[in-house]
Amino acid sequence: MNEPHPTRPDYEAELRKTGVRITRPRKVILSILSDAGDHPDALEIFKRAVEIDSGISLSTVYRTMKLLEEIGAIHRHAFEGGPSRFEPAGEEHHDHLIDIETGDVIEFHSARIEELQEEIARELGYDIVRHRLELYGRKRRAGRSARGG
Amino acid sequence: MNEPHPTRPDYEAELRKTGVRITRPRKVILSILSDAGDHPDALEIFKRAVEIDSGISLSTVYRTMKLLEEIGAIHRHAFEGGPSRFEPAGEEHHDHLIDIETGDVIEFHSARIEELQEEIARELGYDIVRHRLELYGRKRRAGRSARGG
DNA sequence: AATGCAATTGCAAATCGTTTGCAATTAGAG
DNA sequence: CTCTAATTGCAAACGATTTGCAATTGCATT
Ligand SMILES: [Mn+2]
Ligand SMILES: [Mn+2]
Ligand SMILES: [Zn+2]
Ligand SMILES: [Zn+2]
Repeated sequence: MNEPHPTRPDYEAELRKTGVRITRPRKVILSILSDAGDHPDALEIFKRAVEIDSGISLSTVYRTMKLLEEIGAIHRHAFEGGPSRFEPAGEEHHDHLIDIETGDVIEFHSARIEELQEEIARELGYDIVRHRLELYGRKRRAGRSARGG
Repeated sequence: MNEPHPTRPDYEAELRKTGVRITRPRKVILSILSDAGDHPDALEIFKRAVEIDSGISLSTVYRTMKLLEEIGAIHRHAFEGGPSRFEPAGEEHHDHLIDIETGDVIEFHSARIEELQEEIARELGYDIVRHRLELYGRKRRAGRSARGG
């Protein structure tokens, strides 16, 4: 076995399938995406890429992100304020909690909320094509008020 | 009686209270916001303003929107794709359903979803400071599949 | 392995929404 | 009416992203 990573999508295969050339810059960017545990923006991806191959340009990062987004291989998130941030599209659907102090992104999922969204849209006569649920918050200060654990 | 509008916030009062000058451009912009039933962007507000007073500049619109946002008089929404869109802050909290075909914005509110968001954040050890819930959809095509009403 | 050409690249310049410096204007306190 | 600080319009700057273009490269073909 020689897949790029365990439980990570095989981007190169996905690309070839779409008739897209596997170039040096793309290889680098794809590997970065594959083992990104976070939600990096284009500039961050570019920095990590330069570390591997100094010849890569920011334009190519942008172009590649757009390409990957179009073929559905990654998701683009436009969180408040900053630039777009990306993540592999492999995982199940989830929404995000953004730590407004650190910028950290925490993933969560609520089947109940998803249902309610559908219900609301239906009542309004709409079909949901996509949605965006983002919670912006800060770590609760360690000061349990009630009988907290 | 001579309030600007029924059930609409009195912006001028709110501004004076903050020690801000009531200028001609501001008066115009404020009146536009007061009776905007939609969620206009800066350029749209600018166009409506020019119709009333041709001397107004787009910069002033932007500056005024920022000012109003800072004192909490309006809310800024960065819906997918387009520029920021604004609305008076008077109403109760609500979220938005955006018609991806027309750009129309429909407001809705779900107490249940709001609760669930709180619950999720709490479990993750966070306090929600603000959130964003946007549904992007299209009008359901009038073709009831099942025993629908 | 060498050829050929379309796909892809890096770079610089362009784009879009928004912000900002600055000199001219104006609100509004005295 | 005076005075000054706040506000304005304008043009130039901005940050993120996209694009035109000539040079390079992947890769299907000999
Ligand atoms: Mn995620
Ligand atoms: Mn609204
Ligand atoms: Zn969701
Ligand atoms: Zn809400």
